[in-house]
Amino acid sequence: MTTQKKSFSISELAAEFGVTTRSIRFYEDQGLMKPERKGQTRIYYSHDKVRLKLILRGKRLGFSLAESRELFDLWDETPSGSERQLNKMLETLSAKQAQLEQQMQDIQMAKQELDNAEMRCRSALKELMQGKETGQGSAHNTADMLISSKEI
Amino acid sequence: MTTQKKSFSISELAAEFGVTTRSIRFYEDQGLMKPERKGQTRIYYSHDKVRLKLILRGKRLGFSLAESRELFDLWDETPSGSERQLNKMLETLSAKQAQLEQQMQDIQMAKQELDNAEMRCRSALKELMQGKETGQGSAHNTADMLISSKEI
DNA sequence: GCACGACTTTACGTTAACGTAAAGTTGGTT
DNA sequence: AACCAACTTTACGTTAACGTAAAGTCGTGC
Repeated sequence: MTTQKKSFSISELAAEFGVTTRSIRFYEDQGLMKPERKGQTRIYYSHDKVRLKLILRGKRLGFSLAESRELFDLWDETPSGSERQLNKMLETLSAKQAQLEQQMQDIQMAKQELDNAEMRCRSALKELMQGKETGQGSAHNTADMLISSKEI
Repeated sequence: MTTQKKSFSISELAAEFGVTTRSIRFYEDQGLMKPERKGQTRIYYSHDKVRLKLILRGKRLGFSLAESRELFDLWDETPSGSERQLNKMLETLSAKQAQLEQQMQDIQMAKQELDNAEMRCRSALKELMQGKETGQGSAHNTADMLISSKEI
């Protein structure tokens, strides 16, 4: 038999994936999972593990739970992958790619600004040292430090 | 006179910086600004503009309001930039740089995963087309699509 | 027949950065 | 006096993804 029907408790799942049972129940609450029940106890199988893995991956990719649920719903709607579904999926992936690109650019700009601030900071330190030698007090303030004079 | 003492209302400031008056009052509430008062009306000068500009820049850099406030407090503590202050500032900037580096890496990985998902998606589409020709139904599901088989 | 641990539901609390509504206070104009 | 726009304070609402009790239910072991 290649078919292993081993089942898992919610705690086992939580431990394996490094999340809390609260999170798993929350995902279910948001319609992302629908485990079997034995009485009132949740019982999970390997396909539930896949689901959870997908949810967590989605989070790493910057998908909200709602977005992930949309994708799941799209897929569950009809059991086999149709052309329309695949195209919608590609569309979603592409949109997310663009979003990540934007984030990258934002971060690049932020890094640039940080570099500038650091340079101004270092030059202020240098000037401070020279001021010590010559006994001249400098009049720096936050504005001088983080905003180049021509900006304002 | 190079000294322009022009003052501004909260609305003028809001319009100039593209934020709401609510935000400006909120920043004050959080201890990031301390404008003069004429009666109960707030009155802003150019140094307040600098402050607001710094706050907004901080946000772009990924600083929380609390973090920005810490920097301001550090600076206001004593009026002129001391060596200790400059070093603390450099330290903070460096930490933020590292944080941005980490974010970049996370995004890079996410982009990689998106690329993988897209590839699997395209190959599924291709297979779907071939299936149409040969009349063979394929048995794809979300798992096949977003998780490569060896991963689980 | 009871303690125990694992599971359950219900429901309020948390964080950040404001949005938004309500209601009151000015200053200036007609 | 009346009115209006712009300002003010107070305070509750919003979002996402859970955290954190509190209190109840279940099967098992002794």
